Amino acid sequence: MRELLKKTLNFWEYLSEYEKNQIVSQTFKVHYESKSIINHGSQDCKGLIIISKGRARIFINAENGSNGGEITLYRLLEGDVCILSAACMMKSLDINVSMEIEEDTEFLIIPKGVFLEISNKNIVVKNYLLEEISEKFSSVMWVLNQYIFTNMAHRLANALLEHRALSGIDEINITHETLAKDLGTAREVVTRLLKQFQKDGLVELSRGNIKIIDVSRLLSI
Amino acid sequence: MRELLKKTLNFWEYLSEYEKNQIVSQTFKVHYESKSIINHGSQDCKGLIIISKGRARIFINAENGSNGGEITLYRLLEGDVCILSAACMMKSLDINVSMEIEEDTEFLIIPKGVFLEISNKNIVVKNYLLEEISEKFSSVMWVLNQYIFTNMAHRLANALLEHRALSGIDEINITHETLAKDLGTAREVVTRLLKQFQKDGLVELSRGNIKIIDVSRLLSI
DNA sequence: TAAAGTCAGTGACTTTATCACATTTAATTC
DNA sequence: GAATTAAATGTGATAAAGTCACTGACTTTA
Repeated sequence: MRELLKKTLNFWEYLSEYEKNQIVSQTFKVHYESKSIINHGSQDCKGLIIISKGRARIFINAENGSNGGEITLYRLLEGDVCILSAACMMKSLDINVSMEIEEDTEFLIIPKGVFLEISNKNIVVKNYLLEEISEKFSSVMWVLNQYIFTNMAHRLANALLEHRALSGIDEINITHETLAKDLGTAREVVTRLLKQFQKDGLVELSRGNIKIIDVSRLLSI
Repeated sequence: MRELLKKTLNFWEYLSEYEKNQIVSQTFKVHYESKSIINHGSQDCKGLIIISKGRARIFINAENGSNGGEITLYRLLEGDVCILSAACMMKSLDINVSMEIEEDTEFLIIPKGVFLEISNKNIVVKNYLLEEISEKFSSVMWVLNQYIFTNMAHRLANALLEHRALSGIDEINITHETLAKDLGTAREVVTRLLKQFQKDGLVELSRGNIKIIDVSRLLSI
């Protein structure tokens, strides 16, 4: 656990022995199964969450909850920190920021009290928070920018190429539904666009799977 | 100037005499006329900008610049701080964050060097930055949320009511073009919706002016 | 192997965006 | 003050995207 914290928290070296011990002794593990949904509102700022294993998707969705329109803001991988929970932003605003666990995932949670005490004394920790928030802010700005100024076909093509880059192979295992939620659109829209891509020879489709055929033409959409 | 800084910067009391003097002696004023556009990229992080008088609109626009599609993120009023310039975020990302001066405006600029030095030593200042960024982050999340999950009529009605609340009177002096830029849509869309609102007896329209007639029905759209 | 669940495909329709103009109203210049 | 210019608004046609209501096809589980 100590090793994990040391590896993950880039301010670790700047903590006093006392602070390190405080964190190590108070931090606890929580395990979540794939497909769990954690609503940020309900979770209510338990502390600083570190993803020690697995993958999570941070998204927002329509409050009325009717159909389930949603859009992915960013993903957290191993070693990432859930900054929204730490900063406790959006407290007054009624925006539903939620987290979906995409693989079996383990959190390390540094309790609110412990973390607050340290971060209020140690400027390096505060600085870390600032950097993390700025990074997520940038991500969200990017999503907003893309959503408003770019057409769906282009965004879908980009999403496919991103997934390709991530896995390193041309076969992407993903459903239309998931892509739709990432892009903030409806599944039908994704289906239709993918059909068109297939007709144009850019991809090949099968259930739960998309095979990238023509990267350069996807890039130029 | 000292008084202004004291009033605006809520961490002022926590600064040492030396730090206060540093700021007072180095801070300079800049004046901008209404309708000036300041591109954040070009301005390149001169320092912490404080609006000492006037009003500015922070927005993003399509990079290709073709027609001029844009959306307002938030506005800065007297006493507000331009945090994007301070944090120098979006540096790597090619998002055009720009500022439009809406009334004759005066900036106080604390030079980058001075501010950085103080903020790196003083945790209260760092904390201030964190709070400011979180607040703007919330605003942008709200814009994203509204843009994705809410229909235009509803958003337009909200925008009208906001302007009403701001000025305190039922007559709003604003063009369809400005509303369109705020909402991230096209002017024609605003025109058509407003026409419908007028037909339904919610507003009365004249050139550059919208008169709110039925607040409760606007609220319920 | 039957039932239930997940994933994908499709038509009809609505809303919003885009393009290309025409018209009206205010401001400026002569 | 009339003429010119500029800004603001209006409108139709078309395209893109979102919504609704299904159908069918493949997979898993009982």
